[in-house]
Amino acid sequence: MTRVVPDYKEIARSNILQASIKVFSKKGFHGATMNEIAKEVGVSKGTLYTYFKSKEDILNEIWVLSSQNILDLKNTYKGRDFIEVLEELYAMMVESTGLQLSFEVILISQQNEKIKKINQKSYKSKLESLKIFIQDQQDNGSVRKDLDADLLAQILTGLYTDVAAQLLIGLDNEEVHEKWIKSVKAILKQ
Amino acid sequence: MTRVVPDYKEIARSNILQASIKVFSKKGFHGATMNEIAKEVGVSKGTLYTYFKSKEDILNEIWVLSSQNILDLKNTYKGRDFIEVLEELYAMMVESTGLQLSFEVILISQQNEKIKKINQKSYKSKLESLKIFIQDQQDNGSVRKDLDADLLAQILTGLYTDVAAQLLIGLDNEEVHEKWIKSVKAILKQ
Amino acid sequence: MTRVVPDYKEIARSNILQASIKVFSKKGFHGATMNEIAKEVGVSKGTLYTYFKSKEDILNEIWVLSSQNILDLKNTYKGRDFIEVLEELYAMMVESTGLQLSFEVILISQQNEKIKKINQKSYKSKLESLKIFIQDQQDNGSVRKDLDADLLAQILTGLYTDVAAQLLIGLDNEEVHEKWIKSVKAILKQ
Amino acid sequence: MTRVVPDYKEIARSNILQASIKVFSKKGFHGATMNEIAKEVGVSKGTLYTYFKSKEDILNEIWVLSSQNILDLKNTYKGRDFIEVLEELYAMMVESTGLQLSFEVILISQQNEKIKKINQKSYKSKLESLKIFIQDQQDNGSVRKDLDADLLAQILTGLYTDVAAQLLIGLDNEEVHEKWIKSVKAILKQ
DNA sequence: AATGAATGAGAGTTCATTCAT
DNA sequence: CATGAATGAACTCTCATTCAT
Repeated sequence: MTRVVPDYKEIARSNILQASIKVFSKKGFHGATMNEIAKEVGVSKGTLYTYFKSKEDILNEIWVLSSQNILDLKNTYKGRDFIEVLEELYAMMVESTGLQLSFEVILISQQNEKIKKINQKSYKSKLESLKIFIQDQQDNGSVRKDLDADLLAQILTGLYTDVAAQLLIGLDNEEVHEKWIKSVKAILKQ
Repeated sequence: MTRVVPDYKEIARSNILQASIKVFSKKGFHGATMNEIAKEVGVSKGTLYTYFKSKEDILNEIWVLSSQNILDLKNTYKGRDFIEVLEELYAMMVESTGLQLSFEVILISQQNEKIKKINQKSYKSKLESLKIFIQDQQDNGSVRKDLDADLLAQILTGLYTDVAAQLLIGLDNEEVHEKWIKSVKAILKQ
Repeated sequence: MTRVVPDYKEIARSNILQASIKVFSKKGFHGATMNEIAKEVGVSKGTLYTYFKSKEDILNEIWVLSSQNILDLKNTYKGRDFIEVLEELYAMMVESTGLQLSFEVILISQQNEKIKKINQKSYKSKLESLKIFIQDQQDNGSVRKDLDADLLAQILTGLYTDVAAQLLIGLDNEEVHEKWIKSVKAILKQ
Repeated sequence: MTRVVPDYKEIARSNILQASIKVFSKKGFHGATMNEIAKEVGVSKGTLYTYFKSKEDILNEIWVLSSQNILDLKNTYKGRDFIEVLEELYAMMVESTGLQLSFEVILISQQNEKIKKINQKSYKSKLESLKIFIQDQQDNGSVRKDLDADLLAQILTGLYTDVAAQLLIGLDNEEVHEKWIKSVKAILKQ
């Protein structure tokens, strides 16, 4: 890490966060060690504590940032085909190295009030974003108007959560996807 | 542990498993210690290792047994109102002290092939059981026949998984239930 | 440590306490490490935590025990020559490996309420014990009755504390003793 | 630190020492961190090492300086009432934020030869200063001439040391002072 | 078979000190 | 000369597992 760069500190923090995401994703939060993270960053263990006050602090920060990056579906996917967008979201989830972490954080929220609040806020934000997108699609005529946008968002979210669970327990990717797309279409068709 | 009882070995194993379920449910697998389990059984730490070769081994066994106890919905709830049965399953999940554990085990399955296999098998069994129950209900005329039982089972399972997630992150019980029942009815009504 | 001995656990605790006193006395509380203590006992680090929940817990126990061993001067030294007894107490202090520890504990009491309470209680007990002994000596005619026993005890205690300080900063033993005895005699003679 | 001032090097050193005294007094030597000292000086941690080669070096210097500032009681308090002066010294000690540090340094002297020498020198200087003051008071007739100035100084020093100890272990300020003044008067009256 | 004391590897964390900038 | 990011050794403490009894 050269210190010539302006905003060096922000970059260093970011490097640590990136490395931590990587290690957390591979080993889980509890399985990961500060040693591994340090090694991943290419830095000594002590340095981590220059930027974060604890392992949990790193996780908190990761989660805060991730909660701020919730997609504004309506604007991001404006005018796109609905199913196509859902497929894209599906792909993003599958590729996400953080699938495991996102489940672990649900557990951690039992003992970490900050994480809990973030999880709640994120869950609601995602739901809301999806709902607004659906309403937009309904206005465009891409989605039937007799379906309640709220409930549709909720049901689709359920499918996403369950897909994540299925993938994590190692069910066959293709099968999972196939059943998911069938379910989605069944819900929308009716 | 008295040795008068025949098969006391099996009983001892069973006692340990029951106690472990209790402790795992309360503290999670990682949060639980062998000390706590031993205390819960009323036995020494060393004894646990007479019956199980490791903490993970205990979890494996618990999970094997739980996978063998998947409800045969069709026969258990024969002739009952469909929504009523779904409500009952919902209640069982909410009351389940093992909500946390069931999520934790998904994570553990990443590094434990045995658990992974069990999870896969259980997931499929539950889905199948639900599907068969739905088909039965369709034969009874309680559920519309134009809905695909397979997909319906998949969608409902998704809702259950997501409800579990919502409860774990601490969303309001009543709200979660209300949105769930609305979603279920919306799916079935169509 | 053989486990055949009855009261084995008490002996083990005692061994750890003895070793800790030794190490604390040599290195001070902060300077001492659990590693050293373990090595001194001839046991692994983890074992220390079987018997005490923390390093501070060990110190607390040492201090509790030491506070319970305050000499009942009146009965212990009944009928003995006053100066001779004071000399003996002086000798005990000098030989005490805990001289350094007793000073360190004064500092630790700033952040350890339990130690603070013990220190206060011990200080008062010692003073009281000395006072009662003095009164006894006055009844025997070994000490002038016109001296207030309370104040005499206080003054002598001050001399002891200061002697400890002088010895700790490395002043010459003989000189310190000589000045101390002169002071004591001056106080009593008058 | 501006370099315009001539001798700014000496000023810088002095600033660091002042800040260190403040921090050491509040947290003790071991409790204080270089970070805190640096912050107190308003300078970076690294700068401390430009002026002092270690944390201990700072303490050494502080102690050297303090040993050079021992009150010349005879001239400072010339002609004042003896008890009044003793009271003033008492007040200075009580108000001294360095009460804790002065005890801690006694312990540090066990492993720091330089500090040890300073402590010895300081102890003797204070004693000598007190003795000379007493002799002066005896010449003025304020203190009885049949009391040996040397021993009186020693006894009074003992009382001061013990008062410090009593205050550090948290005994009640008023009580400590009351018993101290009674002891002093008892010694002088005779 | 049952015990629980002992183990020991390894965890997160702290901080005086160093040194590239 | 000043900086403060980086270091790394050392710390206390945890706990699944072992094994002498």
